[in-house]
Amino acid sequence: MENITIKVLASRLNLSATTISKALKDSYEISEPTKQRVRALAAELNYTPNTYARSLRTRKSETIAVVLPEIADHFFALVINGIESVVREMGYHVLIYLTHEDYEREKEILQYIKNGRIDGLLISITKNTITSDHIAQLEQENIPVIFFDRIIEQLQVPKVVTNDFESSYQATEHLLNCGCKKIGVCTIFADLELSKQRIMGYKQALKDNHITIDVDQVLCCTEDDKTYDQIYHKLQSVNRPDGLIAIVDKLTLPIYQACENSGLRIPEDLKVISFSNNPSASILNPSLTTISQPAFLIGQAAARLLINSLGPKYEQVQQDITIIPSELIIRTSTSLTNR
Amino acid sequence: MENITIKVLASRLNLSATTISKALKDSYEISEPTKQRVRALAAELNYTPNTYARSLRTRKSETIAVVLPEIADHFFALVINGIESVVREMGYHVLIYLTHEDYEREKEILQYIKNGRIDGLLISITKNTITSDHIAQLEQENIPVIFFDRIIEQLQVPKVVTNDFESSYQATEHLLNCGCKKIGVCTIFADLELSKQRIMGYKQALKDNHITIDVDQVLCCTEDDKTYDQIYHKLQSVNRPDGLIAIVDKLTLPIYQACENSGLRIPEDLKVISFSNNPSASILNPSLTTISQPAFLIGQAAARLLINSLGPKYEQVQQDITIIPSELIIRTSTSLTNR
DNA sequence: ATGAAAGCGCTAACAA
DNA sequence: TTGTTAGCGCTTTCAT
Repeated sequence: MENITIKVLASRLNLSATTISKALKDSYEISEPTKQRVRALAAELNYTPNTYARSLRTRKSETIAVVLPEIADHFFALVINGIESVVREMGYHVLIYLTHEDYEREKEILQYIKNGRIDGLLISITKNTITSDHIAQLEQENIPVIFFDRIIEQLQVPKVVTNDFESSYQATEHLLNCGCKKIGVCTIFADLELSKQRIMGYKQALKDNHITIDVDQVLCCTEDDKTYDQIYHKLQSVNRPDGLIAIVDKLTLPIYQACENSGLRIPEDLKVISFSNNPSASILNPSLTTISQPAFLIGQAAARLLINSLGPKYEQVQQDITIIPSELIIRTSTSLTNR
Repeated sequence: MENITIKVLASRLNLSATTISKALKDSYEISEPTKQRVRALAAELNYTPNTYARSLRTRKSETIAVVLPEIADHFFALVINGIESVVREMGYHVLIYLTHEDYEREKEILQYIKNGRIDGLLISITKNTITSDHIAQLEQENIPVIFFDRIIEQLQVPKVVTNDFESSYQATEHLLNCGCKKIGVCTIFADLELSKQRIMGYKQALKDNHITIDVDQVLCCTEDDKTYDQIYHKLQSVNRPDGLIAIVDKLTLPIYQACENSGLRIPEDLKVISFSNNPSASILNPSLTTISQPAFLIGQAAARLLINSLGPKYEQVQQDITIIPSELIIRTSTSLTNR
């Protein structure tokens, strides 16, 4: 089957390729009748321009990349929905790359992404990302980069996050209001900025309420396959908390299971709050108090920032960090109980 | 900053562009010393080939598209993981397009995807997709298409699905074994093949067990915003089921909520099974018996089929449909109760 | 209002 | 083993 190119249209209409090209872009240089003939034939033959030829010429691909750790995570899935909602209107295409928390893989991806394949990048780093050279390199190639959720603080790149510090602070105060005396916090990301912020918010809330911070109550489960054991062990110990904040949704499952298996009742023996966007939070046993992150909005904001920076160059004066607040949704897992 | 192209390398090394090109592909035509010089300089200057120039020339983009209804759905997210696991090794890139169950949008996407941007397509259709012309058109452009999960039966295109009929049959028998006398089934997809298959499996199981099929027990919630009400109403009615199979995970939430709000106890008053890949099934109240679909494997199988069909042409003799079985995971929502 | 010519960066056929 | 030439399909001067 013959490939329909601009040349084909041109020869069929006895026009030049140039004229076709201009007509299809509705250029003012072309007469209305000509435009109509061109459009008619293009439609008839179902012409679509060859992306690569165009991109080669214009140095624009109308494609962005989203690099993130995981997609089977409601938070990230919603972020992608947000990104897609913006990007689709602008006619951009989205390449997705998953790092699976593998830092080397992240570097690899950025390496073979920087060849002109994309116009811009949205990225949420792995929990192991320790340098930023691979990202800075993209900027050098004039590929704009926007961080979302998992950022590198030091890098001079626009970032979109939620109010990690404040929402954690708020969660801690909520637990205090529920009568918790010994509040713990649990994370699986030792080094991510968001984790640090959330732990800082927790500590600050304790401090402001004149409660001594017990480092023993900050549980850091860095190895996936030991997460459950660590939590179980912690909940069995003498120094077990009576309130627990999970920094990330992935901890919900092991926490609930550990309680189940050790006979601890939620919320009677342990009150739980988790950062989570999982819709099933409301039908867990018991229903889970969550800090619901504005995932969709984060995606939208990041995508908008990126697309703006793709337009007329050098308007990079946008504020460096965009903060969209999370929402505390109170459910049964932090219900008041008479003890 | 100067753009590093093959020409730059060529002039720096006093070689021709052709030689560089061949050297970088490790062609047998080029001498080892030359190759080394080329590689060294390429590495030093951090050369990466321009994708678009290459694609324009070779008519290969090393990119596939995945078109699906939704990403914030654990099943689809896992499918994407499966796809990515295969595609990454082969050095392919993945464009993601979400239809949000919008048939028109699906057509649009396929329209502007068929311009050479992609080498192949993996698709799971919307619940409203009624024709297949837009898909057949891609095939005409020599873009291979593979269906996964949500297929169009009639189309002569490779498909990857789970054993919808059998797993539903099995679920129904499980409910019968649990003592259910009046089993219902609930779907939100009237027309999807998978929905039909699952309902047929359910009916066949009843038939084989000499139970009269009551069409009233097939609940079809086609309008999103009425789903909850329909379910609630059904569970309130005189003819309410004592066992219920949810064709899709999205129904879990409204079913649980309807039971909660109407005072029906699971599993005492109603036993529930849902097609679901949601990890939180085990910590729901009560934990949910699920039919767990092999989402990751489906993604892998589909991706492999696609990539194979991208290689040497015309080996299209692969079997038309690949069926990967689901697994019934029995939990508390179908526990035996003494009534 | 239309067209000729050049070239984006690469690769493939063909020479040398 | 290396180089010359041409051209993928498009857009962009710059003429006409």
